[in-house]
Parts: sequence; C-alpha cells; structure tokens
Amino acid sequence: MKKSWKRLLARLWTSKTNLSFRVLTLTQNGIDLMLDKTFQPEKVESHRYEEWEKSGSFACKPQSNMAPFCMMMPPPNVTGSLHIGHALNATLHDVLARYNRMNNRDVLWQPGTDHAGIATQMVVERKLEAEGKHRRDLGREGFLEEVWKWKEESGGTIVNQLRRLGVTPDWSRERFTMDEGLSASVRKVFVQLYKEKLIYRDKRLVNWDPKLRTAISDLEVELREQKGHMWHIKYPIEGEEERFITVATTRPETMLGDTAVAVHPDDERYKDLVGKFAILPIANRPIPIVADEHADPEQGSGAVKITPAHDFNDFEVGKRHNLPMISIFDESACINDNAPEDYRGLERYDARKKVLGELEELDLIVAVEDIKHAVPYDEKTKSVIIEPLLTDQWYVDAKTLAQPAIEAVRSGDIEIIPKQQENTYYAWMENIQPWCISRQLWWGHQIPAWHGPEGAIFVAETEAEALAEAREKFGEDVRLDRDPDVLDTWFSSALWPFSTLGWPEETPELEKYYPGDVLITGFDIIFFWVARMIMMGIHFMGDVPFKKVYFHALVRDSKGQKMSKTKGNVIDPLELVDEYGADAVRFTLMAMAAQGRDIKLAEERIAGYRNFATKLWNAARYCQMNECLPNPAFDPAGVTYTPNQWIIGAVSDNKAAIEKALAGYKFNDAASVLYQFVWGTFCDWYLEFTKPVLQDNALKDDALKDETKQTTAWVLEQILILLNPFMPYLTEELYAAMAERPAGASLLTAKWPDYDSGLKKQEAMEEMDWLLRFISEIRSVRSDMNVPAGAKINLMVKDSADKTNERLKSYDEIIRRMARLEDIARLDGDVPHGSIQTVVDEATIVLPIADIIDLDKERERLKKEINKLSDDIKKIDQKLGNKKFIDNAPDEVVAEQRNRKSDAETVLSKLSQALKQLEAA
RNA sequence: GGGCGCGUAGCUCAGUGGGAGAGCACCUCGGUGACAUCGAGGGGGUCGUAAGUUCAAUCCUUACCGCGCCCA
Repeated sequence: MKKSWKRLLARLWTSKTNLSFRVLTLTQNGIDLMLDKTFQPEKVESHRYEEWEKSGSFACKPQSNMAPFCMMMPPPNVTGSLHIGHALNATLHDVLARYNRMNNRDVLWQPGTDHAGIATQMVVERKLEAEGKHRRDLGREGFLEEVWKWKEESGGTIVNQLRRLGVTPDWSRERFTMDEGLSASVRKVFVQLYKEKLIYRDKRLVNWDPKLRTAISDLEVELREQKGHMWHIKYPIEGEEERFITVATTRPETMLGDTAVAVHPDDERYKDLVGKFAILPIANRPIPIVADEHADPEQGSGAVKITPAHDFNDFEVGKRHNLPMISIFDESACINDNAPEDYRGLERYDARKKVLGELEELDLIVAVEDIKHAVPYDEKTKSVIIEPLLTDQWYVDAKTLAQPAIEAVRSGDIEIIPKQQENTYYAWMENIQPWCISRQLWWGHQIPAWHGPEGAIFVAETEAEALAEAREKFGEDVRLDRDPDVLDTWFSSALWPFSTLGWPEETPELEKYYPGDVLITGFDIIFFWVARMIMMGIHFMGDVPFKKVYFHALVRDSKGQKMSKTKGNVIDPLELVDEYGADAVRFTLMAMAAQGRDIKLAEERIAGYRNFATKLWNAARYCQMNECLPNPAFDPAGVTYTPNQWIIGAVSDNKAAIEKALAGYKFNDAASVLYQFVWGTFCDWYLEFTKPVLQDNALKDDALKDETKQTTAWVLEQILILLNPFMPYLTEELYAAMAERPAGASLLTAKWPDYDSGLKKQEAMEEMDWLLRFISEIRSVRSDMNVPAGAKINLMVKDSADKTNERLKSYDEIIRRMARLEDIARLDGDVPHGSIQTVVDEATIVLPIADIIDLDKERERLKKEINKLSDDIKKIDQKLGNKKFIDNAPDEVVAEQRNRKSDAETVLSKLSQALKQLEAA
C-alpha cells in the first residue's frame, strides 16, 4: 500500500507540471505535510517575520544576567528608502545578532532613524512647491508641522523595508534623532561643550550652498575636475606709469573683493614691489603687495591676487597680513553692496562676464589659458557650485576632542577592522579642522542659544534658564531672541551610542550596554559619524562608544561606480528579494563581503545562492521522505558506521570554521564554508552514501538503518542551526517541517551547538577520503572514455592491499551505485585485453570494456596522464636535487616532496604498464 | 600632488612563501525514487610588467603600466 503511494507521488513530483500544492503522504506518524518541490520564499517570509517579531525575541533583556552584546544600527535617513548598502549593513548586523543570541548573549541591536536635516527639509520643500506653496508662507512653526506630518506618514518606509530582509533589531527600542529624549541629550551636550569652551561662535569662511542658503560641511563638498579658464590679468602699480603686476585667476569676478596681491618672499622679480600698492582695476582701490609663501613662483607670473573673503587659502593669507576681508556676495551668491554700483545684484557668473568685458576694454587681460581645475559642488545634488562665504557660525573645537579619540585607536581600546582603515582615521583626525555645526535650516535641533542686547549670548537648555542668566547679567528682564539656526545632523548622530540608551538619565540600559561591542558601517562615513561618535563618547561617557569598528564594503554597480539616484544605477534590494527571496540576497551579500574590497554586484550570483537554498530544501525533502526524524536522545559520539562518523566529524570541523570566520569578521569565509559543506559534502556525498542503507528494503540491519536515519536528521538539524543566521527564513521553515516541535520553538531562540571534542574520528576521515577519491576516479575515467552514463560495467581491482580489500567490501554497494558499476571483483591474474586502467593509491583499477571503448582514445588518455606525471616528477626532482633546498627547507617540506615524488612514481609505473599492455594488444 | 586599495580562468571574485581555487558562463553525457533552481565529467590561467630578496615568489621588496577610491 505504502509503496504504491510513494510511486504515485514520485510520478507526480517528476512531472513537468508546476505543482504548488502540498502533497499528502503517509509516514509512520500518520499523515504529514510533505514539503513542496522548491522553497517558495514569497509564501513564507511575511508571516514568518510577523511570528518572529511578535515573539518578542528581538528585544534585549536588560534585567537578565546574560552578558550583553550591543550594536548600534547606523540610523538611516528618515527620508530614505532601502538601498543595497543598507541591505548589506543590516544583514551583517543580523548575522551577528542571531549568532550571538544563539550563544547566550543578551543582544541589543539598537535601531532607529536620523532626521537628516538638509535632505528632509528639501523633500518637504519640494512637496510644498508641488502644492504651490513655499516654506516662508507657512512660517517656521507651520513648516515644521508639515515636516513632522510627513515624517509620521513616510518616515517608516525604510524600517519597514528592512523587515523584508528578515533582520532582527530590537524594534521596541526604535529611536529617532529628533525624539524628545535624544533632543534633550543634544541640548545638554551643546550647553556643556559651550561652558567648557569647546563650542564657540566664530566668523570664518564656510562652504556655503547659495541655493539652500546654508552652511554645509567641508565633507559635503565634492571637488570635480572640469574645464575652465585661467585669466592672466595685469594690475597697474600705484605711482608708476606703465608698470603692472600680472595675476592669474580662474574666478575673475572675485577681484571685486581683492585686498592684496601676494608674491613669494624669495621671488627676485618682485622684491622691489613688496610694500607698494597695486590699483585694483574696476573697483579702483589701492591694494598692498605683500610677501607670502602662499605665492608659488613657478605658477604663472608668480603673483597671486588675494581675496580673503572668498577663498580658503586667501583667508589664511589675509589673517597673516591683517588684510581687510571684503565679502562681495550675498547669501545667494549675488553681488552685494561692497562692489561697484553697476555690479550689485548680479549673479556670480553674470558678474564674471561683466568683469571680463570691462577688463577687455581696459586692455588688462594678458592671456587666457584653457585649463582643468577642481570646482566645488554640493555632494548631494552635484548641481550647485559651493561658494566660500564669510559668516558667523557655531564651531566645535574638534582638535581638542580628537586627541583622546586618536589615542583610543592607538592604544587598542578601539580596534578598526580592516586595519588599513586606521590610516584614514588618523590622517583625518590629526589634521582635523574646527567643526562648523550650525546650519541655516529649520528642520533639526534648534541651537539652544539666545541673543540678547549688546551682542550678548546665553546658552542654556531652556529659555527660562537663558532668561535667568540674562537677568543676572543685565539686572533686569531683557528681550532674548533664540538663535534661528539648527545643528548639523551629525551632531545628534554623534551622540547615538549613548543618547539611545537614555543618557543623560542613568538608565540600566546605559549601564549594561555601553560601550557597544562592535560598530558596523561603511567607511564612507568614517569622518562624518564614526570619528565624531568616538570623540563625543569619550568626552561625555568617559569611555569609547564601541570596542570594535568593522568597516564593510561599498556596494557598487557592475562598473564599480557608487550607486546613486542621480546616476540612475541603483539596484533595488527589494526587487531582488521579490525575485530570489531574502535569504538568497542575504547570503549573496555575505558571500561577497570580503574585507577591504568593494562589492561589484552581479545578479547571477544571487540566482546561484537561490539555487543553494533550493538544494538544501531538497536535501531536507530527501530526509523527510526517508523518515529521518531528529531524536533528542541521539548521541553523535556513539555512532559506529564510518560514513556516519565521518559526516558528524565534518559537521564539527565546519562549525569550528564558521566560528573562526565570524570571530575575525570574515563573513565571506563563513558563507563559503557553509556552502561547500551543505552542497559539496552533505548533498553530493553523504546523502548518496545513505541511499543503500535507507532505500534497500532487503537490508535487515535495523540498527544501521536507525543510526543512519538519526545521523542524517542530526546533521540536517545542525546545518539548519549553523546556517540560520545567514538564511533565517529557509532554515526556520525546514526546522518547523522536519519534526514536531514544542509550542513556540524556533531557530530564533535555538542554541548554537557545543560538540564534544571527540566527534572527529581520524580513521573515518581517512577512509571516506579514500572512498571519495575512488569513486571520483572511476567517474572521471568513465567520462573521459565516453562510457555511456547509463552503462553498468564491471570493475576489477588489482594489487590492492588488505585495507583496500576490506574497504571495497564495506562500500561495495555505495561504489556500485555512485560509479554505476555492475560488479566489483579482485583481479589476481592478467589484465584482460583492451581494459581501461587507472590508479588509486596502491591499487590499480581495471575496467574491462574493450567492446565499448575506443582503444586509441585510451592510449591517448594514458599518454596524457603519463606526461603530466613525468612533468610533476621532473619538477620535484629539480627541487630535491638542489642541495640548498635540502639544507634550508624545513624537514617536513622536504619529506612532503619526497612523498609526492614516490606517489607519482607509483602511479606512473602502473600507468606505463597499462599502456604497454595496450600497445601489445 | 599626497594617501589607500585593486589588477588571479570568458565574467564576478576568494586565496596562499613550498602541489593555482570557487560560483557563473562554456563543452560532453545524463529524464536516475531529494533536487533540471539538478547530477556526473571536462576544457580554460607564464596569478598586470620588470627587477630584487629567498633553497623556493602568484604571495615579500622596489620600479613601472592600467584602474578605483579618499584627501589636497
């Protein structure tokens, strides 16, 4: 009855129709659900994720006495949508989160989002624009209401998208950088740093975005090489007829703000001019000629115009020589009242044209050169040319905060992985500039500073405190106006490692989870975020914010270009998840996450790992069909059948290899170990070894059958556990399908295995190694000689040692099945004419199939093998014949070469003999 | 200009001071009681070029060529 059922089912499975329904089958337990033919991620992912999330297992357990393992998610922009870089980052976190939970750590993976000042403000402004409104119409409060409304509606996009990857941060603790708690941290930090004089107000040149009309970070400026001109312009010397000094510039319009001409102090050509004045054309102002090393005698004429209010180098020159700083641009980079009247209001490039026209008329242009030069653009849209502008801004004394942060890495308190990124960190930190933290925006943390009469500034956490301070100073209530600016977004994210844990409150979470274990992020934000977290963490917590930093690769497109919306080369990870399943996407990213190398994503790889999922799925199906049910009482150390001992030893080896890889953050190694083991060892070999035992109804050895079933089930279960951090959906699904589990049991809360050291049996390893080589050798020869795959042929073994004879007997059926043989026999006499011969160790394998092979071809094959062996031997002889090699190489290396030579010689002599017989035939 | 990194099979990439690897692609065979999203087998690389160190270099050093990124 049962058998006919199975046959019917088998016919159904192999039919070409796409069966998506679940098939009922009979097992000894009654009626069970049979697995579908392939894993269908889209059918299980969403409900499985809901179950996980509902179970509460993502949550940290601050009250428990388990050792903490803490990671801070780099908060994605609240405006954003998931890109492949987020997917990589989140998957790396999730592998570690799941792995550490399995290893009894109290895991806190802290999620959240960043308010992303400029980006978010732009998004909402664009939205208003579409409605025909401008933020100025709404006023600051009205506009902020709009932004919050937008944030409530759309801000959850990215965290919901993250869920599709099956990742397990503690969503219950999700934070937003503009939360009340985090905002309180920001205010406290600002006030304290101000009181410590580590925050101050200063008038300096900043990078100014004339479109958004705000200061931006040096780091948000992208220098782009582009074609331009170098204009050589002569300025008349005051008081000397017909004498000029020639300066060269790429930005002639800025000459309206020139306040000097500089020449190198050692430049003989201009020695007599230093101290004199040039007459600035158009503006007709006298400007001094100063000696400064900034002027490069090799460049152009050797003289440079100095515009301290519009060039960073000139700003420094201006400070050295006490030059006036004349700013000629307003906030939108149009000419202001400091320039001659007919220029006022002109946009900077119109001003350029006008200046050039006028200079032309005055005949002051000496030459125009075509050049390539670096032009500063805004990094985000790459469409606005950034203007250095002289403004009052708030600064953090980064240099002071950087010192202990540098020391933390130097001393090893923080370990940077991969190590070469340390250099990047030091290089930046050691030359760190004052950090401009104010932005002329509305969306963000408004600076807790109030301006009073006479330029007085009161910095306090609340307006009431500021008023109180003002009253004390002025002896009466005065009117205070809050500073309209907001803080750089990175100011609040710099506090993320402790602000999310409740700081400045002394919470149990802060006590338990700070400092974090590892920060995982992309190296593109090493300066923006990582360095600043280290500075702030050390300053406010007295300890580093994390013990390790793992910088992962950037995921680039196939050309190695950084993905960006503007370039249109973005690969949407969710589309990949739709097509291949979250597990395949996750596994691909892990497999490609080699340290220190960017990922160029090729979609075929994802298909390959989807196939891997299918492979394991079908292995599980095989286990299910053969009633391999896990037995809690099973003792892997007690198995007696060699293939069983072997696979159990291999599990143990592979578990250790995964642990080693993860300990070193070699995610790709871990992925590769799993892939090779599951496919290359378990499926390709072990399951085939079980078939003669499990599928032979005539075999009466029930003990062997039971042991093999239990071993198979045990190994599958180990695979599911070990693979779970990488492929959570597939493994969870199979875990549920393979046995009756207690209510609520899930791999999410499973324990990482801990095996006895005695699981690996050396003898079993060697015996199986022989078996693999023996079968492979026959398959290879068969295929080489075009023996039809279906043909069952006889095999004879000659010159075999006792051990080999025993093995041949033990694995007779396995060998016959896997090498497709009719019969295996020992050969004592002569080799039959026209046989194929090959060699495994001491034994010669003889395939007497003269009738189906081409003897010429066999001769060719043998000659090829023989030549290869002779070449090998020649190479080894060269080494062994070198006295220096014998003297200097380690003994084991010499011994190894001798062994290799003798092995090769054995095979060579046997094959030569075979060839001779063939020639004689 | 300075720094970092990369050039290994057709493609995407691992890797190592002593016998060149994977996946995909390609070729041959295969409709077999887990799996054609599969199985078995195979071809294919003077490991960018040149010099040096070493008994031994794809690996270490230097130079050069090509490419990428960061910083100025």
